[in-house]
Amino acid sequence: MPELPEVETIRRDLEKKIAGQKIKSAGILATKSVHNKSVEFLKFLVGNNFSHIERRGKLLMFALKKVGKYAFMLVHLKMTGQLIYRHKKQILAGGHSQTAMDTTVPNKFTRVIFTFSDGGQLFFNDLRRFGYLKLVSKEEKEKIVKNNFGIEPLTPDYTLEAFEKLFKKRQTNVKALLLNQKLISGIGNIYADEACFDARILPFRKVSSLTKEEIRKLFSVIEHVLKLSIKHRGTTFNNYVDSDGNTGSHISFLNVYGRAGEKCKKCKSIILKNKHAGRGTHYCVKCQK
DNA sequence: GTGTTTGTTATCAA
DNA sequence: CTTGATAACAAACA
Repeated sequence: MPELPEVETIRRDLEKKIAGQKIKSAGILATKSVHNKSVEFLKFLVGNNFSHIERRGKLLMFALKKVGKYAFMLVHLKMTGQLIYRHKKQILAGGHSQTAMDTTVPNKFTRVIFTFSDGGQLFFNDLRRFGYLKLVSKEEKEKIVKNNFGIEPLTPDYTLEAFEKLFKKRQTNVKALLLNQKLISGIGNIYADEACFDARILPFRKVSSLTKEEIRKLFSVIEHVLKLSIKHRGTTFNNYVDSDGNTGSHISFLNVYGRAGEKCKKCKSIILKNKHAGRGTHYCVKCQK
C-alpha cells in the first residue's frame, strides 16, 4: 500500500540510481502490467534514458531524455507494486523466490525488467497486477495530472485556504474526503486514519460538522505525519519495500492503523475498527471526537 | 469455501 | 454537470 511517503522515498532513491543511465535492454514478463503495445513500449525505451523522476500523489512520472511520441513513463504501484534496483554486482541468480517480500529479483512477481548500460537493473514487481507502466506524451501527462489530482501536500499548493475550501458545501465524511485523490492527493488508508487520530477527529464525521479549528488541526497533522513517515522511509505493512528492497520503519509509529483490538498509545482504550468509505477504518473513541 | 486486504475506476443514483 | 455511494478488479492469506 504505497502512499505518498512510500512513493516519495522510492522516487528520491531511484532518481539517484538511474538518472541519465542508458537503457540497454528491457523485457516485459506480463503484458497486462504495461499499458502500451509491448513492441512499441520496448522500442521507445531501449536506447533512451530517464532524465529525472517526478511524482504527483502516488503516481511516479519518469521523464524521458529523448522525447518523441512519448515524453514520460508513468508508473503506478497501486497496492502491491515494487520498484527494486540492483547494481551489477548485486544481481544474483534469482527466479526462485516464492513470496512477495523476498526481494531477490527477478522473482515470480517480476513483471518488467530494465537493464542499463552500466549493468544495473530495475525490476517492476507486482503480486496483484493492479499497478502499471505507461508511456504518455507531454500533453497526456499534463492532462492526467490536471484531471486526477487535487492539492498536493508538501508543496506550496498546500495552503490552509485551499484545504478549507474542500470542506465547503460537501456532504461526505472526513475519511472519504481524505481518500479522494481529486481533492487532496497522496493520502491512502494508512495516513487517512493516522491523520484523523492525530487531529482527534472521528473519521466518519461529516465534513460539514468540523469546526474551523478542527480543519486547521487536520491540515497541520497531515503535513506532519507525511513528513515524519518519509523520515522513517515509509510504512511497511504488507508489501512495500524501497528501491533497495528494504522495509520502511514508520509502522512502529502508527497510532491506529492495523492496531484494532490493541490499546491506544495515548489513553489505553481499545482501538476500534469499522468499515467507512468502503475501507477498514481504525480509531480511538476516547481520543477522537 | 469465505472473508479480508486496498488504489482506483466504473456504474448508478440523486 | 456535480456529488456521492457502492461494486468491481486481483491474488494471497487466515
